Amino acid sequence: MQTIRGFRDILPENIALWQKVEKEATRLFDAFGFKEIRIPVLEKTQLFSRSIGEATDIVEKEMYTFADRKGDKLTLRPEATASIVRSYIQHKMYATDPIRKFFMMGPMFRRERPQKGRYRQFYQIDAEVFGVESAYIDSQLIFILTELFKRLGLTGLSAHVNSLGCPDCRPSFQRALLDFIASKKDRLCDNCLRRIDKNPLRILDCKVTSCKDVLQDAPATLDHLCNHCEDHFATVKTTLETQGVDFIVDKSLVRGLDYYTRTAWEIQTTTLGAQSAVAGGGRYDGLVKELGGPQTPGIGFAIGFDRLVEVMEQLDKAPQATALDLFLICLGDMATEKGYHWSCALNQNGIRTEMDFRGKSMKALMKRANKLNAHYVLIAGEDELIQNAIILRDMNTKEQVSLPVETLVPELIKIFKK
RNA sequence: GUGGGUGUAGCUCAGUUGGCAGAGCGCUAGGUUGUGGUCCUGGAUGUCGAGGGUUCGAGCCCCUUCACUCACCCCA
Repeated sequence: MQTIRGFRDILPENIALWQKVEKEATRLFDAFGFKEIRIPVLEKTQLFSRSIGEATDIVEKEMYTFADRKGDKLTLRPEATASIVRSYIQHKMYATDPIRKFFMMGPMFRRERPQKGRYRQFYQIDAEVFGVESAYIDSQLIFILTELFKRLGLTGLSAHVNSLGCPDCRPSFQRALLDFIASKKDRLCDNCLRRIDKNPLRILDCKVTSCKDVLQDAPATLDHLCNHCEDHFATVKTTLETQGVDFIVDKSLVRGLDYYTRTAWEIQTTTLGAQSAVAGGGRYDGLVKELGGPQTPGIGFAIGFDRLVEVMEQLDKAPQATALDLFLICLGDMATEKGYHWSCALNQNGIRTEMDFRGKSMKALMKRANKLNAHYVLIAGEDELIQNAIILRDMNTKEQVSLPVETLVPELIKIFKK
């Protein structure tokens, strides 16, 4: 038996980095006023097809979709935004507070061919803000991302930023793009030809070199922004500059989900091969209404947790394994019984204590204490019990002191609480 | 979905023209009747990814399949 393709175990020896990221992210979100939300892993398929877009790769070929016993079409969530928007509408959160900020962490599912930094079950750290149209929140989200990555010690990242316009300016851009392409259709790949009808914007994102060549001088959304979008993007840029956040304006950044409007961004790394996006986000001012809520601006980002961890591993940012405070060596039945109660009492007081009940030799137990990286070893055999002098050995200095049985546990607690 | 590479001990990997399944690390026991890391000696551990075929004989050759991996694609 083994895990199914693209799914994997994250083992205890690798968990430290995950916890470090979780802790830093939670601390940061808390400081910026984000509240944690937990959403289901399974939703009605319709939720994703309507929000992400019928013509996107995610919906067309990557979702885990199946019929349950009653025949309802269900899908394992391929991303978090749709569910959070659904929850926001379902619980009429707009009615209790005009501004809501959420974050969540958890698994997402997409049936792609696995690759470095790409799994079928992968984890995202996600943040969403509802009810703020101001460009300051766009800058702030990008700032939060760069701040988190800075705290985690990441280097070699770059922020790519673009504006995709809004329903007011997009039609004129789309016309310009289609006019531009009209005479060059024979040089575009099949995928792009398909996109002309379904979602022309996506053509800009094509990675095929021949298409890239053709699109070298293609019109950009940036050149067709309406005044509102123009001002909005200008504020985003100047705010980031003032904050000292490095970014690149990337007019070919389109993003693969249809709901994005105005600001879109990606944080890219050079250390993961083809999987360059470590985080991505954007504004989606039409999505809440599209899914049946009131007109509400929205914006959010997702971090690829697995990728983040892999980058950190490559940069050697793993925290040190925690050492054991005390290892108990008890020789003989009587000492073992006493030792059991001592170790539990120490554990209750938060002291990392372990003992081995397998009846091994002194030497084997010392070796184990060493392997567990124990700071101290307590040695209790028949002799020590008779003489009422339990030995405490400092494994680094090799110094040994004797402690009486009656005050042993409080004495040890005193030592370790220092 | 398409293409390339790789699957041998827990891990990293050797394995010659087809001829007894190997090393290092790790694990374990001992050297030291009760004191770790270094050192020395011994021991255990294999569905050679799986299934089939060729052959007196297959880790090695052939077919099928699965997994991993990298790239395309897409995205986080």
